Amino acid sequence: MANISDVIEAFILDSMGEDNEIDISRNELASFFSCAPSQINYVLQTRFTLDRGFIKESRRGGGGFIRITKVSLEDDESVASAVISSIGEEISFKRAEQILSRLNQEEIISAKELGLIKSMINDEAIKVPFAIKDKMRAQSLKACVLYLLNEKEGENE
Amino acid sequence: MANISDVIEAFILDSMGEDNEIDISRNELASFFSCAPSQINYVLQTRFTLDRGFIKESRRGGGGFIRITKVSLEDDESVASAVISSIGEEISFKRAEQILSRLNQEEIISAKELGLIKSMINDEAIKVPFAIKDKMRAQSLKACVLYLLNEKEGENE
DNA sequence: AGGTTTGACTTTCTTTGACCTTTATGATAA
DNA sequence: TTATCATAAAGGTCAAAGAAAGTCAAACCT
Repeated sequence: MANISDVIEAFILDSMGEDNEIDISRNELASFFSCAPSQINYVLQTRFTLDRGFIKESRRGGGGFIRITKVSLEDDESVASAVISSIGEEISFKRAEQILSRLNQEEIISAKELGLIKSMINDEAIKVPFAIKDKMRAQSLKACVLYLLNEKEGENE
Repeated sequence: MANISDVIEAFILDSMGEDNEIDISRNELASFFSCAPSQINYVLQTRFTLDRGFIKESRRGGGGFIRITKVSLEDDESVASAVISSIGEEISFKRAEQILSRLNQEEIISAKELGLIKSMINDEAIKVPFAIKDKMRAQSLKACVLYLLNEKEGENE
């Protein structure tokens, strides 16, 4: 592990500790590690991604900062039935997540199935050019929702 | 047995010692043995195979490495890795089915999960050009197998 | 023929630096 | 006193250069 990026990642994670949030100063960090400031951006872009459950905010100018927050996915309230059509031709991982967690609330899918499906439709699992990623995701999401709803139907027999 | 490949193999095995894992640097090793870097790949491909119980990971770029792990088949973690690497970069639906039903037999996944996964990785659900279909499938399959085996581990709580 | 060895070329990941945009603040003008 | 403007102090972007590892096929040995 001779690369700086990994070290910086570890440092940030460590500094975060129990709180799921930390404010860093890009320039300070960069000079601490004797690297280019943009190196910090690189670390953030490659390691502290949404996929990995991190959200970033920042402000420029005097007193600027970069805030990294680790988020545990929260579920959302919404409608019940027309899932398939609400998925549409393409869907972002985020929206998919909301729909799925709703299905979980409605007890159409279990927590484990929720996790399983998410593991299969997140950005990392769908390795196609960015342009068609959301289309692909819609495709498999619809397929599995169809399957699950079918299953559920035949359940009480 | 004066061939370099065997010498390199022995060297790696020896370096691994008690820990079942070692990180090597391809270029370093190559220059140590005064051979072409790709010679190392050759050794890895012919000697450190899954069949012989080895799993390989690697990273390119600065600080890159090749990690070789010797797996014991009792260990659940290793089952995961073994399955993952046996899936490889691409996989047909048929082979995927075989792997999945094996996992079902071993009671690592339930019948319902089996169905769910199949619904997501069959040819109809993966609507991409034929050329990359098997790659896509490999990706989601690996993602979900990892998830499931991870789940399984924390099961007895 | 079969396994080995080599090297040219490719892909992926990291590092660096030059240039850009946004924000805060303090000086200046109305 | 308030509006405005210049400047400094952040952070952002992007592309080129660098550092590994991967691939593949030709040549080389038994």
